[in-house]
Amino acid sequence: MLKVVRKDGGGEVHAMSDSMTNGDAPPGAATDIGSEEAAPKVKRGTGRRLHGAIAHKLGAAIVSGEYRPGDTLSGEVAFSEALDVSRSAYREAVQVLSAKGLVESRPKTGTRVLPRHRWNLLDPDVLAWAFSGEPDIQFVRSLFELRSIVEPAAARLAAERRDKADLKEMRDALGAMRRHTLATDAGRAADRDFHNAVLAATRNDALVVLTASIGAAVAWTTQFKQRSRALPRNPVPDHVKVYDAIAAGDVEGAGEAMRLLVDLALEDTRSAMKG
Amino acid sequence: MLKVVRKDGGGEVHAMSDSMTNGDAPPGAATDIGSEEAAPKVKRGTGRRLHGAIAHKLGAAIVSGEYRPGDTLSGEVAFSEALDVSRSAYREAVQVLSAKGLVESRPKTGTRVLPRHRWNLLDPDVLAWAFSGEPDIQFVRSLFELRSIVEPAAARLAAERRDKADLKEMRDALGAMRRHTLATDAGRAADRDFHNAVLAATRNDALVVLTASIGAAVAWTTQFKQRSRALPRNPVPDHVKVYDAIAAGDVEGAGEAMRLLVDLALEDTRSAMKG
DNA sequence: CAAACTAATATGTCGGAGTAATATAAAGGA
DNA sequence: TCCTTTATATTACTCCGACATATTAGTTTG
Repeated sequence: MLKVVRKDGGGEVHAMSDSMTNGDAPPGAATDIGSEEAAPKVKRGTGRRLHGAIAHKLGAAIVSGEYRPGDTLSGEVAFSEALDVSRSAYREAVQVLSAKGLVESRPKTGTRVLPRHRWNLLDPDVLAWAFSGEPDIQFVRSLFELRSIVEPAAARLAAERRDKADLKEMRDALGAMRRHTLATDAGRAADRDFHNAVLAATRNDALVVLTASIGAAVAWTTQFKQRSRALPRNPVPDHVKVYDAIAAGDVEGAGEAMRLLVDLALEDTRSAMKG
Repeated sequence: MLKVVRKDGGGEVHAMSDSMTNGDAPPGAATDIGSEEAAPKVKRGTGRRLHGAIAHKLGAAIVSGEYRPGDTLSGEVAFSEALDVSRSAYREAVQVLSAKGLVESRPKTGTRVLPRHRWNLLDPDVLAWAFSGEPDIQFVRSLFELRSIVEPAAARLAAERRDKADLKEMRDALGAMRRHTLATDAGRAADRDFHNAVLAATRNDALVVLTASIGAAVAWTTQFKQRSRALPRNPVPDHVKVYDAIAAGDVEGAGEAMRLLVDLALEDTRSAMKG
């Protein structure tokens, strides 16, 4: 982890290893003789690239509030040396964060964390970073609220525009949900497939992308929910009601059924988070 | 632009020079007889960085369909040389595109354009790129449809949760809209301010971010609309109705008034696009 | 006191060298 | 014949060191 030091006004985030708490020691200084540096090596999974790992690390630190808006990261050279990576890799990571609106880099000024309203909170990666730690309850509430707005409307559109192929997709997903439960990966995948099928039936790309992002985030909370206790309620009947209404072309019924489904999911997650 | 050559199966995009449409060719190198590389120098505005300009160029080419999903860009060295920039700048640009889900880079395979459903269509930059050329009518329709779903719901929430400060913001924006018209930049800014004030009153960050993206895109279409002809209708009264309902705490009325507002805007844009 | 100029500093850009990963082709075994 | 394993070539990935550029802060000058 990286120590945070804030100056008056615009703070500055100094990148240094936790072990060296003295504030002025240059990271590369030969203070320790053996290669004893507890170098905060940025490890990456097999598939992930180095700059991706750095972006994940920094992004998670930013969305979790460890680096606060207005803070400026210490210079490229210092930070990259502290992370024990090349300047190129660090820069590419910063470009990613900049692309997602988390930071802004300018000459002389340095790289500073942007205010929260500039963040692309609906970006899948940003959501993943937000949920990699302890997600902000208020933000989770916002997400569910948005979902409760969008998904019923999507169900209404789907009831208008679905064709036979769409209905088959939903039936297949429903069958998979019945076979596996929500406690398994396959079951959760089937749940996502069902919702994706509904979205696809709306013929609205913007809706598809948006709900894909939200759905991914909600999946995290669902998994979180499962961690705490077994799900007491069988979710399949509620899904079937949605399917029936969409298949029948019942616009109002589809919207209402989906609204019920989302509300119940919210209720489950809310109670699980309190416990 | 860069010429596109597709092989059988997975196509490949070769980066090669052609006559740039923007007249920024250096006078000295204008007529290069021998080496006829009319180097497609990527020029950037004052504030924009080089890799940002490259990202804009490539991103616009991708979302406009010039590079199609499945195509693989020619290698880093070839492409960066064709663009007459360093590999670092090119790579950082690709990282940006990768962060937005437009491309994916893997060793041996190269960087290839991802299928459309992987794109972050709600990313502000991606939207800007999409609207920098001729926007897809179908996608614009999707965007308006999403807006017609989200904004009325936002108005309902705002009617529940607004406080005096929110109402003051809306009144100020309304006043600015009255003073300037929608034909001026200031007027359009006031329009955005009003909608942003409504969004802020919902106390929902996800809603704010989402509608900020959509609003920016819609602003482009509004400008496009203005280009074709003068707006025949005065938009202020409709906005006032929304404000009155929100101020009165009339949830249903606010949603209905906003729905009317969005529908009218859609109607205007639709007729303007046909003409 | 204000405007213009100078200097310091951090990001931006560059080109090259070497490493790691992976798809394709080749070789081997069932 | 088909599948598995190995080898190889191509490509992105990472690192490095240098220079260019932009922006701020301080200094000088009117």
